[in-house]
Amino acid sequence: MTPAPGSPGDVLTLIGAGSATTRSDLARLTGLARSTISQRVDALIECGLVEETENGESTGGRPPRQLRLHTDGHAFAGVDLGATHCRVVLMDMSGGVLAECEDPLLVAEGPEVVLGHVDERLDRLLAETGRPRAALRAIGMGVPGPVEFATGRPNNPPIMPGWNDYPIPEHFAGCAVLVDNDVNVMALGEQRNAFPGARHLLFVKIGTGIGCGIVAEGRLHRGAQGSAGDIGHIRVSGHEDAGCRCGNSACLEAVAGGAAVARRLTELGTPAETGADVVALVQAGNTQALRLVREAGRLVGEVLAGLVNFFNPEVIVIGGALSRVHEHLLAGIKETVYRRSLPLATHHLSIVPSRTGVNAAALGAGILAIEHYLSPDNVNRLVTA
Amino acid sequence: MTPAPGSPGDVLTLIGAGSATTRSDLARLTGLARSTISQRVDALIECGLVEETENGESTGGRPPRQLRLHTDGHAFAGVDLGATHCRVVLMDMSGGVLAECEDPLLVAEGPEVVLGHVDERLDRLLAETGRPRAALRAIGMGVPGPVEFATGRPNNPPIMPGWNDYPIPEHFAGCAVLVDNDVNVMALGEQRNAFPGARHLLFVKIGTGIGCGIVAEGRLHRGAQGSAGDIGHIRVSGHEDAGCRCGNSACLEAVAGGAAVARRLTELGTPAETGADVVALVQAGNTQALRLVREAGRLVGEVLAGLVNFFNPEVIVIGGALSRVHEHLLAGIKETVYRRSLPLATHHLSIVPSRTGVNAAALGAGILAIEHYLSPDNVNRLVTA
DNA sequence: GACCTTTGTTCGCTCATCGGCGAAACCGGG
DNA sequence: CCCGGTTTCGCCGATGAGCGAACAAAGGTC
Repeated sequence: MTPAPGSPGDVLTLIGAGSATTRSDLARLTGLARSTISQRVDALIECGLVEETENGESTGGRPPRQLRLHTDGHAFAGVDLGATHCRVVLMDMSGGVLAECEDPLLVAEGPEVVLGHVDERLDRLLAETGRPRAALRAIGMGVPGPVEFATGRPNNPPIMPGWNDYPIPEHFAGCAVLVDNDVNVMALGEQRNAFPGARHLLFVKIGTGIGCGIVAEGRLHRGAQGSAGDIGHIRVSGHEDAGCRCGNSACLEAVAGGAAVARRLTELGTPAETGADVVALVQAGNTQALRLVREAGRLVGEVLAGLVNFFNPEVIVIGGALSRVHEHLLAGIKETVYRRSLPLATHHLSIVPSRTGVNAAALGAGILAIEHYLSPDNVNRLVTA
Repeated sequence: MTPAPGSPGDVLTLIGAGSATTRSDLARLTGLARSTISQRVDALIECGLVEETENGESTGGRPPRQLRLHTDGHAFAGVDLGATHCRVVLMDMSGGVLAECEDPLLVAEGPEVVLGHVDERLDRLLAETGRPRAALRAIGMGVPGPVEFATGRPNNPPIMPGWNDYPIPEHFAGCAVLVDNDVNVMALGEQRNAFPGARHLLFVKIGTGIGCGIVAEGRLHRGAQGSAGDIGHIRVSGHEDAGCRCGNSACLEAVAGGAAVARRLTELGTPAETGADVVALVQAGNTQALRLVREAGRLVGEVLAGLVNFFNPEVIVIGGALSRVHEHLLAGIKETVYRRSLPLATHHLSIVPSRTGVNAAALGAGILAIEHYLSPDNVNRLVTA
């Protein structure tokens, strides 16, 4: 069942979201009596979730005591596992970054090695910030492949050999662990940080591959098998010759992904191997690279145009390695989307570059963890315990 | 705020969904005391929402009194407005059809004429079934164009001249009116009637135009501007010569819609004007028509393949005029989807013809009305009043 | 300094909910 | 046919959560 209205969890949600900073605000918003609110707040302070700061501004009467999340004593981790790197961010309850680190690490080394590394890094970051391991409440993790979110088990991930069906949460005993696809957590992070008002948002990651995180009604849409957002293998017209690693041809990823652009550039006489090489060439002013990036944008835009008609988002965020040269990429994308999508859907549509940058996935994963811990259900459990 | 757990609304939801048929069931499911449940049930009986039938089967002790929705005394209407027809269905609270009617009616005649017609038909159906007008609790309506759902106003509908921004609900005073796109209500009806277990479902309507209703997490996804699901103008590869009424070319609708197939058939020497003509030709065994329908299926399948990767539904339902020859249409669709979509997404995917047929939109609209009336919030309001 | 405004707490009161008890209803065994 | 076992359901006293009034605290205003 849904939690009761005005429960401690709801009260905390209002404080955490910044909708209410005083007891009076809470009474007004929830409709509960001031005395009841005081009880709730006392309970939340009791168990360390809320703290009182000094008096706020008077509006003519007694100045209200300000309330906010009690960030000390709780820590959350966001983990970004990429094909070749591991980024760990330690966050407080309000989403602020306490410490972070990144290391090269091959996800292909398998779960024991990689999760051991994460564990060690977590300990180090906790020590750096002077917190005991017990302060760590929840871990969010983004991984480069499909995951069954409910159980935290990767589902036949193509670039994570040895991880299939591995129960990641069991590796971190005594701590809630939420595992999701990396693009999903990036979408979540971007929506919560940069576009809290947007209920429907797409996050498109253009790196070696191309993926999409979907926020619908303010929540992540994962689909029936958790594979939603896999747009890298949607067909684009006029490129039947481009073979893809998935076995089909004319996949978006095979013509507009970082690796594909690099390969074409090589064919044209400018050696490049990865998306990063392409970015470097564009930044150095190579016009051929620039032209190809813009063309890649058009191809991505062709697919997005269809998805805009289908999904009708308010915001599309473009991220990933290639987005470092987003002026040119975005130009191609916008050109095609605004030409090929319906006016009603594009009229209020924003297409923007990612604002969270390299930390996007780790931050989003941390937010996943924090929101889980601060969900009304969980808070009610904590308070009554 | 969310309604309290175990509120009258929740209790009614459990009874309505068939999850609980006795007081004991309710106590077990809600966790409330048996005495509390009795109070709730009494209140619901008091205001005519629930009725007690005679004793059920004993399981060794006293046989429980069965509970079910009290369908008498409440009526709901589902209205399906098409470009050239108007279908009205009168339903009881459990979704059963009490009476129905259909008339040819041009939506282009404008809101006053059309809604006046609807009003008159409603009165007639109510009289037929011996119910007073006051028994009508809510009206659901599906219209052939985009609608702002919250206000029930059409939003620049291309084939509904005179309806732009017209406040449809105001025409039916004293009765809740919910207006949505016709494809959305068809999707809802199909999901609730035929696939209650499917949380993510697409309903694709292939008629003159092509549209798609989206059910995500069991609820309709309407998108930011209420234009989600407009897949008729997604580009398909290799048909740059096909101009579309929207001004672009190579739109799905312009190559695979009923009108487009008919036009091609005409070009090939077999005169046809509408999708219905095409259906008739296929049913008569015309192999050219059959081939074109199958080809249309492939084109729809190409678009759906991308949407399957993006959205990852459990079920895709194919409806609309052309689906009367669904064997051939589905063959083309499945062929392409299973070839072009990712295995993870297609493994548990069903692609099936519509089961509700010609009544789909009206039934779905009625369900929209019933679910609104039986929503926990509304029921709590009714009970306390 | 008197008075007003706003905030926060204390303290009875009320009412919803709980849980136990007994009645009702049905089954099966002696 | 009677009687204990079992399950359902209404009644009723006990309980506790939430409410609102009254009061205390803290600041502004004239």
